[in-house]
Amino acid sequence: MDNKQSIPVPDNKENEMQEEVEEEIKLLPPNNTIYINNLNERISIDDLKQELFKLFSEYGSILEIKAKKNIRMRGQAFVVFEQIACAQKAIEALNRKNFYGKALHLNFAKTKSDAILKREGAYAPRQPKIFNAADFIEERQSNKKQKENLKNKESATAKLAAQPLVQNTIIQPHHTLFLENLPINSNTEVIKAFFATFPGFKEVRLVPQKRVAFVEYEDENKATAALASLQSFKIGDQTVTANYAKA
DNA sequence: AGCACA
Repeated sequence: MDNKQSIPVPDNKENEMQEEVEEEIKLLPPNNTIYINNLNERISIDDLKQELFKLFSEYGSILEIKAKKNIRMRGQAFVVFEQIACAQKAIEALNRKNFYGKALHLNFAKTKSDAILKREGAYAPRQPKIFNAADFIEERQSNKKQKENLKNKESATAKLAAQPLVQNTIIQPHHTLFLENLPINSNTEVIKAFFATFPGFKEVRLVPQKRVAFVEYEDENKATAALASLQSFKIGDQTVTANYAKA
């Protein structure tokens, strides 16, 4: 609900202008590790790592992927390649690619990853971190939140299970999303072009007469991630609503 | 915006 996204309309001049303005990012000297930022922060770290792996492993073998969700490190990730040349290829191919609704910002990392230092026998355990109260508190809070979320989830499913078998109106997560209020003339290609930018996309089934569509993803998690990234979005100037399909 | 490595 806080981030509106829109499907570019072909003959909309404003959109064309914006694309031309995209500035080049200056690359740092080559490194085994790619530093990524501008990542969609609503995606869970696990999903993020998995999808980054799928995407980047096409360009060479990956030693590891690091990502954290604390204030300082969220929205960023490190992909460590076995070979620098592969990191280079990946940057060339993937920079600015749409990923979970946002453009990947890729660069070489500023420093060597520990994994690489270890491989070179040059790894020396860093100075023990100076105690940082802010980090400490933040970590505690995010742990607490995680626990709360888990508890909420559990109690929600418990509630759901406790309900009588009368049809309930709660919409449960589903691997398919349901789109409503589509513009009269919308076509599958336009919808597909947009939803395929979210990992795990499978297909769109449009029901033109009803101006609704079903957007199918590999699994519930992928559908959830896509949905989380776009509470509302537009085709032209029409706001389309999305939710899980009913089971 | 934000370059880490439990």
